[in-house]
Amino acid sequence: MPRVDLMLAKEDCNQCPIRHRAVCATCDGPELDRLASMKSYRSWKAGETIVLEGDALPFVASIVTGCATLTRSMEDGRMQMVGLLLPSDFVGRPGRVAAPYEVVAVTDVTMCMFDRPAFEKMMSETPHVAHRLLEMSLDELDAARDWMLVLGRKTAREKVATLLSIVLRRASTAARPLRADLPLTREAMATYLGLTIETVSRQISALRKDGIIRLEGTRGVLCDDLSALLIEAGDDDDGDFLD
Amino acid sequence: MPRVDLMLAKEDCNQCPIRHRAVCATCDGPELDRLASMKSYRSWKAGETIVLEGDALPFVASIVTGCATLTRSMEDGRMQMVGLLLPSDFVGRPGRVAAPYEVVAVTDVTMCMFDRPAFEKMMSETPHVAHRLLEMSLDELDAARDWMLVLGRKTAREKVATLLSIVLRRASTAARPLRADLPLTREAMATYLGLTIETVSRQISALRKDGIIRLEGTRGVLCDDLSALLIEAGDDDDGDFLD
DNA sequence: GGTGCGACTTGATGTGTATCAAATGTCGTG
DNA sequence: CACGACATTTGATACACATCAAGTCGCACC
Repeated sequence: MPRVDLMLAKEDCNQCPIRHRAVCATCDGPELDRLASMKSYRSWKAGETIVLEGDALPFVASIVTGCATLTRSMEDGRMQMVGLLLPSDFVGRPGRVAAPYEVVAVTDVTMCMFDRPAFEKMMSETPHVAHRLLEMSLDELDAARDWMLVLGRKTAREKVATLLSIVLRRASTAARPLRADLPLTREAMATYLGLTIETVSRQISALRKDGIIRLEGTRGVLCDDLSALLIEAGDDDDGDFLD
Repeated sequence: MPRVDLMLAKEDCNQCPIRHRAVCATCDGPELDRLASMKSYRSWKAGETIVLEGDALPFVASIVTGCATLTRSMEDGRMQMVGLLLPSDFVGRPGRVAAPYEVVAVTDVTMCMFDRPAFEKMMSETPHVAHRLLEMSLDELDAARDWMLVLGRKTAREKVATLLSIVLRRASTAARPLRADLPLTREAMATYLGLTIETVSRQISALRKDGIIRLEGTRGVLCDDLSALLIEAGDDDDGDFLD
């Protein structure tokens, strides 16, 4: 679900008020100037609820810093995480008000908020912004569909390995072994993977015992051989980059 | 996943070459005329594969008639349906070539195909088309996220009841009892729900024995009390419409 | 009306994950 | 450093769904 390309795009674009290169990669400035007045920033602490499920979503916003989750839940308390919001991701939508999911800050989060009607007007007048938003939501759609395969068909071990491989890939530098700090608690991981906390914990322990990963404290993960992890994840190991 | 609002929008729009009101609801014609030459129609028989997973997707198209499925699969043969294409839905995307899923015709299918570069040019020049496509993909995204809750957290009985309620709602007229013909085989249902054929069959039988639904042959489903079915599905029964 | 084949149903059994219940680890705070 | 609260791990058991294996039904075709 989290995607490397968007993570890499979080630097500011100084040429337009949206301030995210992911959105305004082709922006040439003046046409958007009038938007500056409608933009405002707002922050939440880690753990705070940003939007309740079913509440109005009276804004359009993009994440500037931090990480938030989208979660849908059933009346009896069962919950399923349905998305991760990372810097440069958008939340809220033109023309719709009720949120079909709860938005919660995982880390401290800052968002850039736009007035809805003004945002819609801008979209209709600046095609490249609408076009970029379309691309971004199609990426999200593909990611959601990938995740449906994980939820519907993978075993617990494969699910956990998949999540770890995503985190490790995103955090990857040239350095070996790969190392990452899990941004999610075991509970959040379970909510994401359609499992229970206990099963997530057991599978992480099993992967450690089998020498696929190593742990550093409770959050740090190390991996010497990503392709071995990818095999556990049930993915092709003809990955995007060579070791 | 299938959505009523799009199903209702399959009539032709005679004012523009896209020919689907879902896409061109606000279209006023002349600006799009030049597109007529790039448009062509193509048909597939029920059961035929339209696009192989990983193959190039050298077109942008919208469904005119029929029903197709999007399926992702793993090397060992496990499969997960990740989307349904119904009339007025779009497939293919600007800027991307490889399909991350297999597209298969469930019934006979006719699509309206567009040349990719020309389609992209039109999008950048006619904001309302891009805007409508954005809305459609955000709807798809919400539907995909709903389905993640089904796949990750619902029991087999709830999954089957959810699918049946969707089909019955879509087919619903004023008439009672509600009646629908399942467009999918048990195998396709299993692929959609993240279950096996046998489990789907057992749950349908159980719902019948419990008086929630009745069957007509192997494909017809009747339901006297939709709210009872919705309870089995684990959904709120404060539905969108009153009985 | 019989025949054959695929779709579907039903049964018996096994396994993976949830559930319930401690024990252990970790980190902030006094 | 000790304490408490909470996150995590580990263990024992239960149960839902998968798997394997026969049936049965429905329908096209001869």
